[in-house]
Amino acid sequence: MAKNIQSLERAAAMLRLLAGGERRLGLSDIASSLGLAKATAHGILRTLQHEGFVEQDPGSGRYQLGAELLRLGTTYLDVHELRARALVWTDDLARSSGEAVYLGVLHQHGVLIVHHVFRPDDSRQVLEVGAMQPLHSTALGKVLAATDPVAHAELVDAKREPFTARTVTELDEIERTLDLTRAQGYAADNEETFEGVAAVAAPIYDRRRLAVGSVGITGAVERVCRDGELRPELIAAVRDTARSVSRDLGAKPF
Amino acid sequence: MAKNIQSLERAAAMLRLLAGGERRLGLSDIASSLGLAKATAHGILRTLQHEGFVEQDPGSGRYQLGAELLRLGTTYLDVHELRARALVWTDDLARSSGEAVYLGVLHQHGVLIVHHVFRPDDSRQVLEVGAMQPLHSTALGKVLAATDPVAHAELVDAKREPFTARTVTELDEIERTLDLTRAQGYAADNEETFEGVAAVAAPIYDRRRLAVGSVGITGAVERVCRDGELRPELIAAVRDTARSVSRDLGAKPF
DNA sequence: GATAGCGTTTAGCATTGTCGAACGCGGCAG
DNA sequence: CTGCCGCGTTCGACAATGCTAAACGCTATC
Repeated sequence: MAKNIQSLERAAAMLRLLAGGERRLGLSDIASSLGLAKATAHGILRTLQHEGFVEQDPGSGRYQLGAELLRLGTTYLDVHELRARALVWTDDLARSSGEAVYLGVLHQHGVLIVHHVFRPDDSRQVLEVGAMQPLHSTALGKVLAATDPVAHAELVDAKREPFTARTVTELDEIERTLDLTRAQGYAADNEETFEGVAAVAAPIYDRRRLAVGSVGITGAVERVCRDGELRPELIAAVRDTARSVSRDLGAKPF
Repeated sequence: MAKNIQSLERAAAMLRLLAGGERRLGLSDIASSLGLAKATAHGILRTLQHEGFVEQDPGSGRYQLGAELLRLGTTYLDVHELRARALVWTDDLARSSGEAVYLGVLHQHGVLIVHHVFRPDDSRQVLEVGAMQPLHSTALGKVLAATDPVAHAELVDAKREPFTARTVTELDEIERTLDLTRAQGYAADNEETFEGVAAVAAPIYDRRRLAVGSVGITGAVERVCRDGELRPELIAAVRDTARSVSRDLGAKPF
């Protein structure tokens, strides 16, 4: 195990702490939360502030995340190859399915949304790019857990929180669902994450035939399902989109 | 001048370098660009990778920005008070004006877009949240430079690039425009940044009556202007929105 | 107007990150 | 096939670097 730079690890921990706590945090809170001396925490925060990664409220002296993170995070999206290739196809999927489209990749213990196309009606919707979804209850997450060994390991290790009465948290049952996902090439989320919301997703492969992400649609169960089952034409549309993106990434269809 | 943590400054410089270069960068490029020994650069990159701030392409070994930046950058938006307060009003402004709405704050040498409402038609538009705009040529930037002393200083120091034939780069003339902006309470961008694109913006104040950002609309000059001048009803709508948001932030109307 | 808590600064020690050199590996040319 | 060059990575020793603990000024509170 190679040793990592201590001050950087501490700085990263601070940023994650600031991201977690809803409100701004004071220096003493930060220092005690991480078990550091106040002066140590102060030195790191001062540098982070100078670089734009954290900001300090002039009135209260409290700290919060800084604007430079937004700029760099957006740049990450600009360079993201999977997202760039998926842009065209996801628009078409949203139009043909009439539902919101999500594109996600594995990040830490969940799915990071890297692209989101609004449902094509005039309702007010909030952009969820940059948000995280759990692996065990969402369609995007199940697809990744079924096709990416790293994602699967994360799912096994993670604590699987029940969000609704339908959420499956037992490992045995999840494994059976993942087997099914591998067999049929897509996964579903039937009110397992939000009441009244269902989703379908399919895996995206790169040229080495490794899963690099998943696409899917999410919508009200009344529209997405019929007789308690997902509408077959929506499943087909999602799988077609996933195949098209995979082909764009260089994956050969066997 | 207090001293900052060296390794953190170097790590931040690396992230900015990776954000600037369009493509992935190799270790040797990074080390020589920053004037560091390869081993030093490697130690920092290894830690940044472990924390999710950079990723390494398994094939080429090159480095690029990591997903954690997107997650943290989005969290920054979630906590952003100005943005939260502006959400409702900007939707209304987009609807009443029929144009795209932008909300920006000062960041480093330019305006960072923290919110963007699409023009309410079905045309394909790309979200510009997280992007930067220059201070000297845009409506959002001029408003900030006219109302925020820090932004003004940044404008004076910055190199003012000419984007179109109409871009004003001479300091004297810009200062006169800023005086006018302060006097009338809004600023315009008449094809000074993009050919055929015009914009109006107005300042947003907080409870201490300090400028904290600017809102504005941007659109094709044929729609936004009439007889070479901005349509008065659009100027009024933008100023109303800025006042509403300021009031939400606690600014008293004198 | 004393107190308690905050963020900040200071000084000295030793831990920590840095550096130059060497390593293993892959691609490329001879 | 073999030698070479470039890459990313590891190693070990030095001292510069960032850490710790204690003291400082400040504001808000009772």
